Amino acid sequence: MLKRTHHCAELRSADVGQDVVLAGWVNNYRDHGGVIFIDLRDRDGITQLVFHPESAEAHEAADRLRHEDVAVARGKVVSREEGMANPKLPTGEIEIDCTDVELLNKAETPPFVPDEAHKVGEEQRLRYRYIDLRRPRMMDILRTRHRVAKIMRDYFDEQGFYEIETPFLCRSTPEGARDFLVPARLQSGNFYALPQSPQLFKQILMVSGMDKYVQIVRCFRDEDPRADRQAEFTQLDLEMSFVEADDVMDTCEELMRRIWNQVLDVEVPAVRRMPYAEAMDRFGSDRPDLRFEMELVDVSDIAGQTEFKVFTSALAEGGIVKAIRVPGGAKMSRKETDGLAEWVKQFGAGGLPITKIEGGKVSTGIAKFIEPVSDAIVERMCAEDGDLICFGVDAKSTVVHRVLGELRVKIAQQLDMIDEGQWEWLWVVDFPMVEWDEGDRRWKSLHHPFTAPVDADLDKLESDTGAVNSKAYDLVLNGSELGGGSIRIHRPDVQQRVFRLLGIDEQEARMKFGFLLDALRYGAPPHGGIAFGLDRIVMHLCGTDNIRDVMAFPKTQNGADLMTEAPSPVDERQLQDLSLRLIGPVTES
RNA sequence: GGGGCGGUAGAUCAAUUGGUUAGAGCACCGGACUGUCGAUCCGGAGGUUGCGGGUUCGAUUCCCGUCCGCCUCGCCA
Repeated sequence: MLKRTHHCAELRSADVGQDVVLAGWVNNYRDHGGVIFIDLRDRDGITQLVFHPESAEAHEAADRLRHEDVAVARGKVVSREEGMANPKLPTGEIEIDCTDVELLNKAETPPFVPDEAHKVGEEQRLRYRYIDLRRPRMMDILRTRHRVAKIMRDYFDEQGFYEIETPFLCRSTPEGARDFLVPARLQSGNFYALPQSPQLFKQILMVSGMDKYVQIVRCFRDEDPRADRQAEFTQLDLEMSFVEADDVMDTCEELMRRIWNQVLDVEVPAVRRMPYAEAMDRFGSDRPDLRFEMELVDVSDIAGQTEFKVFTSALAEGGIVKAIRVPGGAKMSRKETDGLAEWVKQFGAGGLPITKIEGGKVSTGIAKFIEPVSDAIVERMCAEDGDLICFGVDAKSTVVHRVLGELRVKIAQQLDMIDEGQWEWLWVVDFPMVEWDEGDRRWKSLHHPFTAPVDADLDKLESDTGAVNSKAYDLVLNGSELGGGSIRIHRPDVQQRVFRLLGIDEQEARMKFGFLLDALRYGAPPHGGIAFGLDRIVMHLCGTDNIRDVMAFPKTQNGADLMTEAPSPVDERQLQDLSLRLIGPVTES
């Protein structure tokens, strides 16, 4: 086999005259009867090969090349004549005048041609992932992903972090997402759980005195996937000793600065901070997208002066009325606003009262009900002619926030109000430690049960649980949560109190987290950390909203790998080894 | 578990209120062509309309069930 000398994105005018050998896949072929052109593609790019009839043997071989054949060719780098350069290719100034070509592997006709010109459905892409990954776009994404991981490792190495691996076969813990279980053959009837995150291990590492830990690690959560969520995903996980929240945030901010600078040549300014309560109040979200306005404005007092039943009955039940002003939104049609009204129902809204502003007054929609307070509304909302006002009304403020929070994003997208080149970073801080779960009738951690309450709130832990804030922080970029973390509890007594108020009694805490409570008793340094979704970071850098695009081998919404056809039934023998018997129907595939 | 959209040639899509032999550009095969680069021109082959059932003289089209993919609610400490 000819030994390759260069890759397919390497050669330029300066290399003219060199004898070279290139190897790769046939991206395209153009047979002109006499001269034949082959676009040879490898991981890095494309170079045009030329075959002239004078090199009879090579010409004849080239004549048989088709899409995705694997070949290696020898030739001389020649300059393309005036007007024949291809400005679309970095290598477009030159071509290889080939004297030899060797077909290394004939390809069957591929199910699809891996270039951007041919559209392919995602199902086919996943089934033939090896071909899909050949597309320059996918190569670029995986290259970016590699670079991000490299920048992370270099950065944390400089900062004195150790990369330490933690187990995949773990103890199942209560709280949190559903665990993926792995039957333990050596202890029949018992199970390991795949880690939802290495949370406990990294805290243990701090107790061990490792000081600073980092890991790029796979995590598993057995919940239904979404466009930006997979059951199996990757975190940048880190933990630091003897630090406070600011230290962790500063460390991570600098990392993001470096990544955005090196990958996109974008400067990340000092990241502002916003308390959770303010984020919810102004944006109806704990991860507000600050690229556009449309803030939530409380109009409960004005709404209370109307006779509009929707408003008054919600207020009578202790609810609130908030509104957002959509600049220029009056141009939306009845059909469009009706569509939004239908859309918000999924978030618990009864409907979506709206009105438009015309001649300085409310007009259309619910105008006839709120006519008497028109001036107050216009003033409070700073509304102008041509605006649309959308109201969020409910007996529960959480519903109002959710509805308007989702709505402002939806409208911003629909009305094209988002500048795609803009990056709005934000630390959300001062989270409540817990929130009340009405369904389960108990307190649940907003973050996780190891998050430290702020010192000033320690006394309120039992007496005013809902008012306790935690030392937690989330990094938000353009309305998406990149990661979150906290300062941890490092005192066993505090940890025990938190477990207790989460409804994890002494015995259960002992059983499930005994090792952590023990570890905290044997000299635990104050510590804290954070975890980022690596996949989400790469999604932002590559400009995709599909997490499957940034994973080499993702799974479908059904949890299937269409290429390997996992999951699959297993032999009866395997089940026997594990002391398992199936009691449910087996899914056919 | 719920809601929505989709499944037709290798791939991407089309097919009138149910009506003749299910079409198109791309890919594939054959031919022509010595400067293309999404080459061009001529010709050809290629279909269990996801699967099962039903209504009908007749179903890609209507109904029921089921499988698969996507979006989403629930879920995601």
